[in-house]
Amino acid sequence: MTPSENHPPIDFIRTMIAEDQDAGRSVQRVHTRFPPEPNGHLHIGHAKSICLNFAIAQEFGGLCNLRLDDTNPTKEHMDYVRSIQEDVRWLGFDWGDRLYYASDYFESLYEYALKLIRKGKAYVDNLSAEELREYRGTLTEAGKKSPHRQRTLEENLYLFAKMRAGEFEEGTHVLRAKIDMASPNMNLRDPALYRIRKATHYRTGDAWCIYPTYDFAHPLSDALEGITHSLCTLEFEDHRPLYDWVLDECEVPCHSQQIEFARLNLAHTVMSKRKLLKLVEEGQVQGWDDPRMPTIKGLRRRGYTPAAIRSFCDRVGVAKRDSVIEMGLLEHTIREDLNRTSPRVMAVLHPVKVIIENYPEGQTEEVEAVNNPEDVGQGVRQLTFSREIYIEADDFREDPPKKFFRLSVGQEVRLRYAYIIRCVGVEKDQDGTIVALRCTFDPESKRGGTQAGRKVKGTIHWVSVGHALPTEVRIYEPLLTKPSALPKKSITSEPILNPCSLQVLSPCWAEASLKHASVGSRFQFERQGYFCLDPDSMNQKLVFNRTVSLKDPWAKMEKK
RNA sequence: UGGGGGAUCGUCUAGGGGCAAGACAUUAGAUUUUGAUUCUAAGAACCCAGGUUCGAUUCCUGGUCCCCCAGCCA
Repeated sequence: MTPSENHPPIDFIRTMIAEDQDAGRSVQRVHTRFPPEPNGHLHIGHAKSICLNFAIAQEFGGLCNLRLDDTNPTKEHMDYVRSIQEDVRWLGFDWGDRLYYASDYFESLYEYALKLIRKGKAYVDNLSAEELREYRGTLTEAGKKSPHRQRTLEENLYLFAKMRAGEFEEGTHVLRAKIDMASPNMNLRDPALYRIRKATHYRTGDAWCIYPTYDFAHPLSDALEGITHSLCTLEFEDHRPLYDWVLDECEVPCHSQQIEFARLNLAHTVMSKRKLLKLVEEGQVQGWDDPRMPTIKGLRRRGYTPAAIRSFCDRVGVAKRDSVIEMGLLEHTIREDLNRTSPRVMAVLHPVKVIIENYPEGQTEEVEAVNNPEDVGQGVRQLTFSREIYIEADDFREDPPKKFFRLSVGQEVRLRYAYIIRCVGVEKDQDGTIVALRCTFDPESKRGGTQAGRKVKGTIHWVSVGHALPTEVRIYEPLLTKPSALPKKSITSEPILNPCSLQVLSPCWAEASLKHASVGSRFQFERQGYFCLDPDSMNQKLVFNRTVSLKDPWAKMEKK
């Protein structure tokens, strides 16, 4: 548990609910819901909503439902329903037995529609889509009343029944609310309540050919489930009068309060389903679970933990202002979690061979390494040391710059958990590229030796050439080269895809203890970052995803 | 141009008529067999203009800028 999980920050929504309770305005217990449409995979933006809804319910001693808002048969699929459940559960939330579908309410919704017709509050219109648009008016001009607005109740009932019976073609008829064609709020200019869709619904099959719209189904679904606080994003703000209209006119006993908050935007990535789908379809990424994707599945494969994502969602806060969160915050929360929990191992990503001249050929020895200095309970393990090892190419310089604490000819470094070595020579091939480094070691410098406490400037990681495991390592960079920004802004100035968002390193060499690591397990590769074993791993070859690098002030300094 | 929202450190988020707080990021230092972690410190903000007031970032008035709405998507 991170501190932020113990004390989720107080935001305007929580304040509002608490004040309502104090004022005795809400006698019912708090009941929220997370209502995704099953037309795609969940992403980090959904995580914000999930955390908000479930956490608020929990904090106020209430409940949170999972509801699939499946009112549009042309886009939805059972695969997505499964995926959504899996992701919400993985994030650590439990909806108990309260898994609901808007499609389960189709019959009740139909009854409410009849009620509206009987009250003279809804009518069947057979204007074409194009005519409807013309009649609606513009932002600055009032709309015109449809010539069909004054049909009799009988006529409306008759036509609506025919709509349901499938006697009309798609797009020819629609049930509209009778509100106000001159309203300055476009949503109130007789919005559609039902439309004809001759498509098979993934759950109700062909039982229906008319489907309720969001504006009709959502408030009633909330009411049917006894939702008290219907949290949604800012773009629904001017739907609220319609939300309230539907509940008032349908005379439901439960009238939930709709509260809007700003959706999450993350810099250097995209969040809209449309753009994510485009990345997948164009093959810019491998799929919805590509570790570069901001989807829950992508983050999971990348190595993110549910706790880190929850902590992130707590830290971004909830407000009404459009905002773009920096990646740095997400990276901070995963480092914070993994630092505490993940075992340390050594792996060399850019190998350079080191030959220790005064270490006997054929000899090996075990050295003890701490699994996690942040958690001594994780114990120790043995590493094999030998005459030939790999070290990181970055850890050697022929012309070391100032403040370079690592290896160069004539200089010493400590090998983590092992000896201090001194570089005495460089072996190169005809092209002048380094083939191996010749070193000597100080036999007394190991832990327990007389020189164990001797200080040298740097300590570097290593693996034994004869014992290390061949490994592929995938390094990820942001999908976009620019922070981009608010979602729709980037439609005009198309975001620039980072051509280097994936870098594959192979062969890398990992310590032998990783041999039996299971897919999905996370490690800190000492001095490098946090890595997660990818499902692509084979017996012969491990594949690791870099979740996030360690902070590296030296690399930063070098760039300058 | 109609309506609905919004504007506080680089980025998020608090606050509220009298000291502008926290987190991330940044910078400096200490500790360190990870240039990590940890610790300490520093710099860094109230959209603009008037008004009310002893005092305005907060209240009032008028601007400016940004976001959303003209789907039979959600």
